[in-house]
Amino acid sequence: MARPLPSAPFSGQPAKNLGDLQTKERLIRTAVILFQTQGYHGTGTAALLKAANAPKGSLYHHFPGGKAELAIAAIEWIEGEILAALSKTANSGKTLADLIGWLFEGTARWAERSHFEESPLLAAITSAGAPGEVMAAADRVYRGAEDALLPLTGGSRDLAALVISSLDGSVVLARSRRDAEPIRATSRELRAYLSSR
Amino acid sequence: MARPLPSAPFSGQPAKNLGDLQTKERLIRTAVILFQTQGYHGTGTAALLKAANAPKGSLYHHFPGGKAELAIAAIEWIEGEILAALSKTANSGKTLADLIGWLFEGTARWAERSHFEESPLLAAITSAGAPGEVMAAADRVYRGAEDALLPLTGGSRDLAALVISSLDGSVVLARSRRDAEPIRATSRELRAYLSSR
DNA sequence: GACTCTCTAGACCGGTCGGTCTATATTTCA
DNA sequence: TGAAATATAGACCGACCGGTCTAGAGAGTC
Repeated sequence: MARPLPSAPFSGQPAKNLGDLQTKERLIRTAVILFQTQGYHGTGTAALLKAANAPKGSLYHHFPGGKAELAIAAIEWIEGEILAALSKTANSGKTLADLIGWLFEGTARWAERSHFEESPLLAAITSAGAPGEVMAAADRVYRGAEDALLPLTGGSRDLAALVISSLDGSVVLARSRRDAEPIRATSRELRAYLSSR
Repeated sequence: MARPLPSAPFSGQPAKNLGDLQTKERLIRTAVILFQTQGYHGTGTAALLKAANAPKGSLYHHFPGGKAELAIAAIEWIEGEILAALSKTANSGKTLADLIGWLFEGTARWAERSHFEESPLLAAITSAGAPGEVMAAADRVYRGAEDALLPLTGGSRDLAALVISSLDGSVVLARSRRDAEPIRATSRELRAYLSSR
């Protein structure tokens, strides 16, 4: 199975093959892909294990808490991608408008690349309901992302909330439409705002 | 079962009881609630039928296409709510800023009322993947909502996309946080934009 | 070699999944 | 009244669900 690696919209993924990874890592990466595609409830452990080419025993060895614990690990993997991307940008002297242009365009291309089969992991998992621990993990990542944006928003939490909300929301629109235009339209409008402010 | 009726964020619901409705209507209303709470894959037909107090035969009589067809009916029910709310507002001389204030505040209260157990139906269904016909139905509703916003955005599709994206996205954030603040923060920031433009 | 610890392997469990099918009740209209 | 159409009722189906459990492979250490 030559399935590509995940798949955060804004991560520069190394082109390694899933098969080269250790079992635990392979489970996490596969979980990211499948949860982004089918959500938490839509992803069965059997399909996940088959895609990761791992037996059931390995899942419950590495993640005694089962599917929920694996989902949390997937969320934390995404957290690393998000924070790395944001801190890299924040330290490069870019403005918020630059970041938004780069973030939304990267997301638009990611959506196109996956033929609109994937949603951002956090939205895919939380918008359809998931166990409480999983929701809490997603909340932590959202808060971290908001904090990471603050230096670029001049400390405005409202603006940070608008950026995160509209990014996630625009991908949901794009997925239904099977067209990345809503992502790019939202980005244009956000940048128009920033340049007028 | 005294479950309240759905549950579009912006619909002024009559306080009728679910039990008074015909079976078909009861199935649709129940589907709206459950899909908003648990998503498409997370909602089983057995639980749905129990909540609607209907036997399995009735589901497949009224919706020969099964769960997917029922989901489409639920989406179309929501479509009616959305378009009614938007057209009522558009005809009342309100500005876009007025609409956003009313829409986001109504959504924030709805989220609080459900204790953050519900997501907007379209986002809950589409962000986690659903059968193609269901996605297509959601797309039609999103397009209709965008069109309905155009008179208020001065014809700007970009601005309409931003409003819809950020509304849906902010509820996803709020649900993870179990706090409506992201919805209100996004609304404030959007209105700040509109007043500066 | 023998013991330990880590990890892989998959059979197996009860429960639930979406869907089909037949039987019966209710309504409509001739 | 009686036939036809509509809708309710739920038993039943094979497939799959998440999770448990036992067995053994493999590496590291004495």
